[in-house]
Amino acid sequence: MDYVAIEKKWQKIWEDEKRFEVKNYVNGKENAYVLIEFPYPSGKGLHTGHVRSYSAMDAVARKKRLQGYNVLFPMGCDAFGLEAERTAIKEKKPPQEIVARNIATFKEQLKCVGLSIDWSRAINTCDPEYYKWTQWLFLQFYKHGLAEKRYANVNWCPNCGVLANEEVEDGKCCQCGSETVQKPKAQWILKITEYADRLNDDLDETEYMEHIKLGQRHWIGKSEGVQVKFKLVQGGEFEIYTTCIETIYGITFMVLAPEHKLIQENKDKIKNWPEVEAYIKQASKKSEFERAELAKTKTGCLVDGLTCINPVNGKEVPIFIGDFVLVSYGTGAVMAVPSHDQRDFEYAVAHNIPMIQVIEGADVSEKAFEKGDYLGKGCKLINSQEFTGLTVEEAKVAITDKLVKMGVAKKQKNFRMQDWVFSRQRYWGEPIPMINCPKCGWVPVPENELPVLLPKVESYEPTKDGESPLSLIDEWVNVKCPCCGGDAKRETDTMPGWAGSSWYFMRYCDPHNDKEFASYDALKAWLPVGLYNGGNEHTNRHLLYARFWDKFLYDIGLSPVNEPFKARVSQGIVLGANGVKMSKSLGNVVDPRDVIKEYGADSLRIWEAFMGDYFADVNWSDEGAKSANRFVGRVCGLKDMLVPGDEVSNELAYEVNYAIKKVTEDIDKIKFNTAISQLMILVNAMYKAKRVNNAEYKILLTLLNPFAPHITEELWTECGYGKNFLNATWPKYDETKLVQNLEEIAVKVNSKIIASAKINPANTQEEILNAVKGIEEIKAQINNKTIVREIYVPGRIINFIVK
RNA sequence: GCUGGUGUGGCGGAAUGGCAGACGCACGGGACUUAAAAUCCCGAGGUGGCAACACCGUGUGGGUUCGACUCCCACCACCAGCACCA
Repeated sequence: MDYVAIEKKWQKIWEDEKRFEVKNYVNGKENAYVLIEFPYPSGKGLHTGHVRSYSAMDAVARKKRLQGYNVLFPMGCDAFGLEAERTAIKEKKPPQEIVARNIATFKEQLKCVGLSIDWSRAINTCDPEYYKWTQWLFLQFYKHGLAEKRYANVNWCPNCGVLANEEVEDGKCCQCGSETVQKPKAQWILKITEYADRLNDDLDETEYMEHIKLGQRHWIGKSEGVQVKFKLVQGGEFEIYTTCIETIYGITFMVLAPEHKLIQENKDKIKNWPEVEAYIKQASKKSEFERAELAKTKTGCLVDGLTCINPVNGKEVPIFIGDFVLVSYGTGAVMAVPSHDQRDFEYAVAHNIPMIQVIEGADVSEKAFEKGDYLGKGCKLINSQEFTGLTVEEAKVAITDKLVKMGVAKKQKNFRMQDWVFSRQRYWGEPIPMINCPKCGWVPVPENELPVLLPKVESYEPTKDGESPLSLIDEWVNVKCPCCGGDAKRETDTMPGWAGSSWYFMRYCDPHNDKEFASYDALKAWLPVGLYNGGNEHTNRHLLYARFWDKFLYDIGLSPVNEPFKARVSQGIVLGANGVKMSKSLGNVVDPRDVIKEYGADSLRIWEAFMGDYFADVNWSDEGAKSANRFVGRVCGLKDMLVPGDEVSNELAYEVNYAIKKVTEDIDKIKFNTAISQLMILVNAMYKAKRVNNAEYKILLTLLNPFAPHITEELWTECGYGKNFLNATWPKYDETKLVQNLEEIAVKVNSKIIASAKINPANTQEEILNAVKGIEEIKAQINNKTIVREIYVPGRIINFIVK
C-alpha cells in the first residue's frame, strides 16, 4: 500500500475542507485549548524530537474532538532571536529573509506529519502585525509603572552585548561561549519582582507536573525571615536580613557586602581604610561567577573602627566585609553566626573570630550545626538568656516578637529572582516603543503610531560601543517628541527573545484582531490553556514570564484568568541513535521527512508514541518505525477479515471494552506507549479470532485515529463508515464486559506459587477457596498441615499459610 | 555541595503491594513460496537438566509484610537543574 500517497490525499482534503479551523464559539460544544510551544525556526529544521511532541499533542487534540469538544490546537513561529541574526550576519542577508526561508522548511516538515492544526490562526512573532501588539503590551507595562529605564550591572558579552542572567552559564555567554563581564548600563527592566509572591503562591492553583512547580519555586526563591536594625556604636544604623532569627545570640560578627553604602558613608571613621579600599577594589574586579567560584575560601577583611550593638543583649559586635555577601540580595548585610551557618563558620576560621553555640544537639567544633539539620527535630536553645530552653520553633516566634516590640525588626519576605532586564542592543527584536526627549524625558510612542517598524539596515552587528545597529540610522533615531514636538530620539534597544513568546498563546485566541491584542471575549472562550506542553529548557524562564504577563493583564482587566495554563507538562528529549542529543555536527539528526518517505507519517507517529515514556528521554531507532509500519499493515489487513455485525461480539467483548478503557485513560494521562501497546493487543486478539465485525473494527479505527489519522480515515471511508472522521464519536466502554466469566488466578501456599487456577469471580470467597483446595498440586501441599491463614485478593492472588 | 530524576532480559520498555519482563525490536523454529522478500503461526529472563523440574533473578545492603520492581532506612552509579540567596 502506498501510504505516502494516501497521506498526501488526506492532508489535501483536510486543508481544502478547512477541517481543523475552529470558531471561538460553537453552539453546545465545550471548548478545549491544547497548546504546544511554538518552535524557533532555526536553520536546522525540525527533527523527529519535535514530531514526537507535536504528534503527541495532536493525539490529545484529535481525541478531544472525537469526544465532542471544540478544540483549539494552534501553531506559530517564535522568529526573533539571535540565531537568525547571526545567520544574517554570516550570509549578509536580512534576517527577515533567513526567517522566511526557515519557516517555509518548517511548515513543509510539519504539514507532512498530518497535524490537525488550525493554520488560519498561525502567527509569527516577527510579523509587524504581531509585534505591534508586543510593543503595545510593553507600553501597558510602562503606563502602569512596571517598566522603567534603570542603571544596572549587566552581563556583558564582547560578541553578543548585553545578556540576561539566564543567558550566562558558568561565566560564559550561552550563545557564543565568550567570557562575560559585569558592566553598568541603562537598561529597560520589567518589574517582575512585584509579582514574585503571587508567581510563587499561585502555583498551588495549577496542575503543573511537580518538578515544574519546583523549578518555578526555586527560580523565584522565596524566603521568609526577619529584617533587623543594628545600631552602630559610632552613630548610624544598618539592617540585616535573616531566616534564622533563633540564632541571634550566637552572633560574633557582622558581614557587609563590599559595595554596601555604609562603608563609603563611614570612610573617615574606618581606621584601616587602605586595606578596606583595596579589598573593595579587588572584589569589584571579579565577575559574579568568579565570586561564586571562589566559594571555598571566604575572603574579606575587618572594618576597623566600626562596631554595632546586638539589640537582644547589648553586646558590641565587630563588622567585616566579604564578597560572599551579595549586595543584590536582602539588605546586602548579614549577621554572622559561625556555629550555625557553614559560610560564617568558614569565615570565622579564616579570620580567627570566636564562636558561640546557641542550639544544642551537635558538635560545632568542626563544622556548623545548620538549620537544615536542626529544624523540626525539637532542638533547644542554649546561651540565649530568657529564650534558653525553648525549642528552635518556639524561639523563632518569641525572639521575633521581642524584636518587633522593641521596634528594631519586621518580618520580611525575600526573593532570589531579580527584575527582568528587558533591553537588548541587538537588531533582530521588537524595537522598544519609547522616545527620549531632552525636555519631557521618556515618552511612549503614541499607540496609534504602532508598530514601530524595524528599519532596514546595512549591517546587523552591534556597534563597537555595544549599542544596537539601529542607533546608526539617524533618520530613524531622530523624531519629534510626541509630547512637546521638539527634537527627540528613539530608543534603539530592542526586546529580548522572550518577549513575543510571553503572550503568543493569547494571540492564538484572536489572531487577526487589528483593534486589540486579543478581545476579552475571545480570551474568555479559551483560557486558561487546558494542557500546555513544552521543553524542559523553558520550564523556568518562559513559563515564569508568560505567567507574569498574564497576571499583569489580569490585574488591568484585559485577561480573564489569573493563571494562563491549567496544566503544564514537559516531554523527554529524543536523542540520536547513539544516545546523545541530535545535532548537525554529530550527524545524528533524523529528518522526519526521510522517515515519512519510507514508512509514512502514521508509522512515524505511532512509533514515536510507542517508543517509551513520553516524559523520559529516549534514543531514536530506525527499526522502530519499521515495526510501527508492520502494525499499520496489520490494521489494514483486518479489512479482509471483516464480517457483518453492528454490535461487539461476545468473543471480543472483553478485549474491545478493555482497549476502550485503557486507551481513553492512557491518552488522558499521556501514557501513549501503553495505549499503543493495548491497541496491538486488540489487533492480535482480532487476528486470533480470525474475524472482526464492523462494530469492532470501527472502535479499533477510532481508538487509533488520534495516532494514525490518515490510514484510519482511509479505512473508515473505504469501509463506508462515513466521509469525515470528525463525525465519528469516541467509544464508551461497557463496565459489565470487563468482568470475565472465568479468570485465571495464581494460588500460593506459604507465599510460593503452586498453581494457576481458573475461578469464577462471581462466586463467594468460600466457594472459590474450597474449589482451589481441590486442585491436586494444592492438595499435596496442604494435606496433613494446618491452614493458619487464607488470603484471597479478588483478581490478584490466593495464598494459604500452612504449618 | 544542594534539589530533582533514573537504575528491570541482547535492546526499547510494562507492571492500583499480588503469577516480574505486558507490548515491541532483534533472535530461533514452522507454514506459504521453485526460491527469497513480505506475510501468518509458535518459542524464548539466566543457570543446570533430554525432560518434568530445581535454583537464581528488577543497582547494593538492611527492614516492614502472608507477599516488595513497588513502601521505609542506609548506600552506590548515572543524568538534569541550581550553585555563597543569609
